[in-house]
Amino acid sequence: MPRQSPSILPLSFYVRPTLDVARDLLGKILVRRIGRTVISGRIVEVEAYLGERDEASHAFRGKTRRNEVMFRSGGHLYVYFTYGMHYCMNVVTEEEGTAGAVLIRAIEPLDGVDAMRKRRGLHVREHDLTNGPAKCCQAFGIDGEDNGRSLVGPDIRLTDAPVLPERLLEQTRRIGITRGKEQEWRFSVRGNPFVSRHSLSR
DNA sequence: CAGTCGATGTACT
DNA sequence: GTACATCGACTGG
Repeated sequence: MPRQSPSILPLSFYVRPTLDVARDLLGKILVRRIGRTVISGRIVEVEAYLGERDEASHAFRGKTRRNEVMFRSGGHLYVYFTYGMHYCMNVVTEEEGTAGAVLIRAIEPLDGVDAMRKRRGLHVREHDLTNGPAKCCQAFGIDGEDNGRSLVGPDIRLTDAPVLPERLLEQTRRIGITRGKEQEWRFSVRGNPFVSRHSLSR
């Protein structure tokens, strides 16, 4: 039985500075509906990617066919394909015309764990279901079809949750990139077992 | 535990 | 051509 449905995050949540949205996304609930199946989880790790002034951002060199969604108004989903086999999902931020997105890097599973395991692999341990950006997409059934999708629609949405206590907010450098490694634009829930490891932060 | 490496398709130069 | 916002399998300690 799915848990009660709290309020959907309004568009005004997304149409703000990317770093603010990134930090505030921690703890929020991602809800995915595929037919009758509901998959949900708590966001525990994200990274902010800005526009022109962020050399690690897809939008660094301006608008292209791939990154077009990053320039839309906040509240859309930006999904891209990488390494020949993986998808990653981002929450688009800022107002129309200003690029910005927040990469969803790790999620703590809530509802639909069986559905996640069916997609990820039946023998995958629970803490390996969603501890990475491509794993999150696979578990939640997100792919290129979902690029540009509204986050206030029926298929995928974010719902509100209490603000994370300050002492649980961890801010480190982004991982898995070659440029723009200086800025501490990765946010995660301190000590949460579902956060992707990797972190040699600093 | 940490480090290395191949897989595999596409966007962009 | 090259790089890639990754993952999983493998190695060695």
